[in-house]
Amino acid sequence: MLAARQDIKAQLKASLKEALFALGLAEVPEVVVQETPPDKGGDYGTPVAMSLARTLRKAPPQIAAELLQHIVLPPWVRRAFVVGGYLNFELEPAFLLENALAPLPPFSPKEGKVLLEHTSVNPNKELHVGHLRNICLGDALARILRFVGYQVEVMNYIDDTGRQAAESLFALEYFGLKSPDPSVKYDHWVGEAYVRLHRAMADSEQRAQIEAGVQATLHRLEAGELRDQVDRILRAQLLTMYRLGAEYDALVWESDIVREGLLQEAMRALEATPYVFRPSEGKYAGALVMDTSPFIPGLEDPYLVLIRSNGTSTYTAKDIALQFWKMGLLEGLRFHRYDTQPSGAPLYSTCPEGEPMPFGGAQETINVVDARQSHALRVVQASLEVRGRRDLAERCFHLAYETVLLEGQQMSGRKGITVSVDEVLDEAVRRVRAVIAEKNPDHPSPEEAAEQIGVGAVRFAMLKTEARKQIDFRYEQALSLEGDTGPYIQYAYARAGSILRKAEEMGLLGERPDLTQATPYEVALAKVLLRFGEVVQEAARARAPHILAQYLLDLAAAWNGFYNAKTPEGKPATPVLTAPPGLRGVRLELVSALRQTLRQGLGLLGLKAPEVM
RNA sequence: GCACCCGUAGCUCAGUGGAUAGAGCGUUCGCCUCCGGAGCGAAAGGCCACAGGUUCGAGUCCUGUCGGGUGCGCCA
Repeated sequence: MLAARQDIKAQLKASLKEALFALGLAEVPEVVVQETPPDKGGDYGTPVAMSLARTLRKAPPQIAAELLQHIVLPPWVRRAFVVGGYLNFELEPAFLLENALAPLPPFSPKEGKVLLEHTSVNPNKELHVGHLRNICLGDALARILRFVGYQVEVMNYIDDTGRQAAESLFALEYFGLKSPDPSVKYDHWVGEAYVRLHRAMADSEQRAQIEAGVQATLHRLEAGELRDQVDRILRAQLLTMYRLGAEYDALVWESDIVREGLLQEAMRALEATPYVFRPSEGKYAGALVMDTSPFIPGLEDPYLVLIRSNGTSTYTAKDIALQFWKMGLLEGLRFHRYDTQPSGAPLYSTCPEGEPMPFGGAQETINVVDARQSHALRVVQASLEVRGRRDLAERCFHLAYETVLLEGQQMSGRKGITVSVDEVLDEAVRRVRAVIAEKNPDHPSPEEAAEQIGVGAVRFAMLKTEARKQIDFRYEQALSLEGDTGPYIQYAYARAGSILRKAEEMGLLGERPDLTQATPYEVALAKVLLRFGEVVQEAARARAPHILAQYLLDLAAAWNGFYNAKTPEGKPATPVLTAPPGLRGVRLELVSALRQTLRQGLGLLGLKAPEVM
C-alpha cells in the first residue's frame, strides 16, 4: 500500500510561515506558492519577499535571502535559491515522482446537505441546445461537489402547471391529434403541435379561441387531471437527459407544491410579515404583493405580485414556496419511486399518494438557471430575508449561465428556431461512427464507443467555457473531435490504456520502479498530475466545472507531449515498453496514474472514458 | 432611465494580484521501419476595448468612457 499523496504547496507554505515567524514578523502575510516558469529553475517558488519589501524596508532579494537562512525545509527539497525577489525550490525528482504516483487522499465529508436544482425543463416539448448547457453544468457540478465530500441532492423541477405545458396539451386537442406517430419520439411529436399552435395564434380569429382553450387546460392541469399526459412527455424528455449522462434524486412537480398546501403556507408566513400586504387601491389593488425594497435596493418598482387580484398565484410565488421547502422552512411533500435510472439508481418523484421522504431541508441550495432569471432568483432570495432568515438567504447560490446562441442566432422555442438535443447527439454519434470506421475498422465495439465519444464531445463543448460567457453553438465546433475537445482527452486516455494492455501482455506490470532513474520528462508530467486535487477543489469552491475541463486539456496535452518527445537526434525520447527496466517501471506507473486521473476527471465532467477508440 | 454580465491573437476561448500573457481552430513548414497521427514539434499572429486610479507589482482590484448581451410585466 502506497502512502497517500502529500500536499507539496501546503508544506512549503508551512515552512515559509515558520521562517517568517523566525524573522520576527508580527503578522505573517498570506503566503503564495506557485509553480515556477519553465526557464527560471526550480519547481515551486514564492513571491512573498516582494510583498514584505515595504514593511521591512528592505529590498526583496535581501528578504528572500534572509528567509532562505531561516527556513527549515522538508527533506525532499533539494535546493532553495533566490531569483530576483523570488525564493524558489527545486525538489528531489524521486520525491516528485513518488508523490505523483501515490493515490490522492480521500476528501473529508462536509457538514450539511447541498440541494442542487438543474434541468427543470418545461414538460411540453423536446429538449433543445439551450437546455444542454444547464444539464451539463448542473450534472458536472453535482459530481464535483460529491467528489470533494459534499452530500448533494439533485432535484429537477417539473413545471406542470405552466402555460407552456397547457399550450402543448391544448394543441393536441385543438388539432385533433390523438394517436402519436410511432416513428417520432413523443416529446418531439408534442413539440410539433406546440409550434403549430403558435403559428395559428398569429391569426387573430383563432387566437381568442385558442386563448380560451389554453386557460381551460391550465385549470385542468392545476386540478391534476392531466398529470398522465404531462408524465408521458416528461418520460420522453428523461430519455434524452439519461443519454447525456444526467441523473437525479428527485423530481418535484409544481402542482404538488400547490396541492400539498406548501404554497398557501408559504404565503401565510409571508403575509404575517410587514413586507407583504394587499393594497386596497392603486396599481396593485386586490393583489398580494411583497415589497422587496429593503432587500433589493435601487429598483424603480420594488413591488412583486405573489397572488394576482383574480386569486391565481404567480410563478414566483410557487418558486418561493419551493425554496422554503428546499431549506427546511416547509414540509409535507410526499414521494414515490418513479423510475430506475441507467446507473440503477432510483429516481423519486413527488406524488400525492406517496410517502414522506427525507428530501429537502438542505443547508445550502444551488440553482442552475440561465442568467436572464437573475432578478427572479434575487426575489426568491429576498423572500427568505422577508421571513427573517438572512442566514438562509446567504446560502442560496444562483449558478447563472449565459444563453446559448445557435450559429450566431438567438433561439426561439415558440417559433421552432432550435436544434433539439436528440438531433445534436445523433449527428455527433454519426460523425464519430464514420471516424471509427475509417481509423479503426476492427474496433471491438464501435457503437458503444461512438456513443461515448459523440456524447462526450457535446458535453465537453458545453463545459469548457466559463458559465457567465455567452456561447455560440456551432455544429462544426461542438462536434469537432480535434483540438480542445472531449475526444482529445478520451483519446489520451485510450492511448494510455493501450500501452498498459501491451505491458500486461508482456508481463511487465509488476516491475519495480526505480525512482532515481526519473528524467525531466517524467518530472514534467508528474507535476501536472499533482495539480489534480487542488484543481478539483477549486472547481468545487468556485462552482465552475470549466476549471476542471481546462485542466484535463492541460493534462492530456502534457501526456501527449511526453508520449511524442524526441531526442535532439529525432529518436523517441520516452519509450515506455522498451525503456531500461527500472525506468520502465517508473514510466509504467506514471502512465497508470495518469490514466486513472484522466478517467476520474472525465467522470467528474460526466464523460465516459472509452478503452478503445 | 436603472441594474447585472461580457470586451484578451483573424475566429472560439484559458489565464487563484506575481516571473517573458497561453491554448484550440484557421494559415505556413516539418514528424509514423517507437508503445494508437482523434497525436506531436515549429513559424506567423497581442497598445489584454479606452482613460485614469490603488499597489513593490494590474489582463486580474476600483472609478469613468465606449462597444456588445440581458433583465426590470397582476407572462412563465
